[in-house]
Amino acid sequence: MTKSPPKTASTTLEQDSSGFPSTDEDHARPRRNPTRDRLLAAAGPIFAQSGFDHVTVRELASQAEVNVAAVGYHFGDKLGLYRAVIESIRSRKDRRFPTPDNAEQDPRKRLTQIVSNLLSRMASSDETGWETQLLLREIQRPTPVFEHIVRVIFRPQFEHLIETLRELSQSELQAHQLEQVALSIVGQCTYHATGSGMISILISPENLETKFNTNSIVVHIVATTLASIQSGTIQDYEPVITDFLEPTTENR
Amino acid sequence: MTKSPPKTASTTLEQDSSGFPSTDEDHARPRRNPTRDRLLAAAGPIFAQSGFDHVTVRELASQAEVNVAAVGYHFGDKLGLYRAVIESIRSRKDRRFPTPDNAEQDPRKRLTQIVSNLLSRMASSDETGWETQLLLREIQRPTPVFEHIVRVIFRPQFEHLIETLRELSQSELQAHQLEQVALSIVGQCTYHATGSGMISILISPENLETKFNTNSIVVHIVATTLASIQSGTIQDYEPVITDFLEPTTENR
DNA sequence: AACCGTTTAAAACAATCGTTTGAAATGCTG
DNA sequence: CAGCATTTCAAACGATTGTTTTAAACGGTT
Repeated sequence: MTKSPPKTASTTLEQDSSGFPSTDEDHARPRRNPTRDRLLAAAGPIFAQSGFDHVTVRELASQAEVNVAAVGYHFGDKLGLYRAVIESIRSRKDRRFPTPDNAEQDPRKRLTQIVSNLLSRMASSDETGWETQLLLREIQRPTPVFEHIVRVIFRPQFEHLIETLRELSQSELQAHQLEQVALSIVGQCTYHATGSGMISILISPENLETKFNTNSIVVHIVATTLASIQSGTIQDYEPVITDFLEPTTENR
Repeated sequence: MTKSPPKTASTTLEQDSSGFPSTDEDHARPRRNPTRDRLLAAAGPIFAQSGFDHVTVRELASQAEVNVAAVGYHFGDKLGLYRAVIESIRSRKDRRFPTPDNAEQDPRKRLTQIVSNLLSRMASSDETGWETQLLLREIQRPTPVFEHIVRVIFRPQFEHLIETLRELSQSELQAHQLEQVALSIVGQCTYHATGSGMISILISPENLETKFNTNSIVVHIVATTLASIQSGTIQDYEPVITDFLEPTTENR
């Protein structure tokens, strides 16, 4: 009863009106030093690298150079800080890409840009790198905010990708086929990000450097995608493969 | 000094000559009840479901109905038990598929079987289901046995997949292109297994049931793969996409 | 039965986790 | 400066972790 933190936890994820320098006062000094902001800024990359469970509040506080009790005071608990990080990601994304339609272009080029953005943001650990890695961790091991993330962050990008594929296919593919192609693209990008440790072992070092850099992978994914949505290809192969799966006469 | 467990931990993963009912004395009673075997049998699915870190030795002991000290006595420590589980997976796999060549078939059908096996084993939680899920967890969050697993378990299957793709491409694709196609297949299968939570949210329930079951996904992956390794397709698209990538400033 | 190495069992160990406490420091209003 | 709410801090709390301890129970041999 004696303490009165500015924001209690356990409230559902709601629009955080305050808490960020909302684009005005952009001359934000690196010296301004509120404990809450330093904690929030330090928590993102740490959560992204180790995942929610493996991050300790002492590590967060130590990295932000604040006291361990600060997380409880400003965010309620560890999950509250995590929610604030997610909210900061969404807020920043909405500000950078207010509407996902950078339309009026060659759809093939737009697809290439989508894949390139996805892969390059997954690869490195620059400003936006940890954000994508944090979202990837949510897919691998969902936390209580998973569903919110999917609906607010993933779904718009997913539908943007499907719209691009729809233009490319010239309405020859059904809706579920477009979804399957989109999931194939996302799946390949995700795998190259999460499975990089295995790829490094399976692929020879010389090929790894020259043929499996980000650009080469982008080219391969886009090329195979364009080939697969060529008019008639999927429709031609589907019955044959279905026959392989459902042995009509042979195999018992 | 007072205790002398049969096998100490911290030794590198080596061939485990004993510890398994090596196919002789196959009449193994379900009643025979050595603590070590019960612990080993119970640990596999538990590790697969929760991952190494999130599993507690008390949970393992409780599920196997043995004392918590048994894991330390029989396996040295928690990681030793995990190593034993991995070794049991490899041993069982080698016995079931002594050599991965069930050759002399239509390579397209063999590819379909590979993808179908991969996906169906990732999906359900039957006998072999937890094994694949455990291996998937190693990719997502490697443990100290990760490299051993890749070399002993993943690499043979990966090369078998590449060999099948080589026959399909009729030597028109270079080695690194075959590797890229193989990784695309594995990536899509992996994504459909790990990302099922997100897919359930993104895809409408009716399509999820009819168009995104295991067989439909197998058909889609194989169809797009066959389309992409069609003669000339990748080679035709590559220069175009490369041109999309290079002239753009690519965000600063 | 007596011996002895092997295995099991309950309890305790030290370390670390997220969270809380209560007082000290700080900032602001009057 | 006084007064008061806000914020920070070191310390400790209770719970849980992997591992170890110590003694009792077991199993076979002499």
